[in-house]
Amino acid sequence: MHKSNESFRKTIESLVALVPVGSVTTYGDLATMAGAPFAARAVGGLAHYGDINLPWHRVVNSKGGMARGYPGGMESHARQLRLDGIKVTKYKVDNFEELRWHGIAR
DNA sequence: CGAGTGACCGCAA
DNA sequence: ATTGCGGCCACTC
Repeated sequence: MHKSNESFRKTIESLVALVPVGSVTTYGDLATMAGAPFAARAVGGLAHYGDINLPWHRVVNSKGGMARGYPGGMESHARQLRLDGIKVTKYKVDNFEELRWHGIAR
């Protein structure tokens, strides 16, 4: 059988790469999708140490807010989201629940 | 291998 | 709204 040989890292990075433009996801959701509902922090770790080429700006916290240690600060994070066509007010994604990505085939 | 780090999460005061 | 604390996880050094 196929065991989930793919490391969390790869799984998470794959998911992040799939988040559609205009949508967002959260660290917790990614962790859950990857099968580790309590690994939100680990996802944050990957955001920091992982592949910088991935669209990490589409990953926000559980409240739809900007990430704390985003390079350049929350302003930078918000700017990136706006470039995706996402509206951000007070460092929070507008219509967060609407734009929230539910993964592939939910 | 052990300790430290972190872009989290939820709850309590 | 803000601050503090514990918890859980993977990664780096």
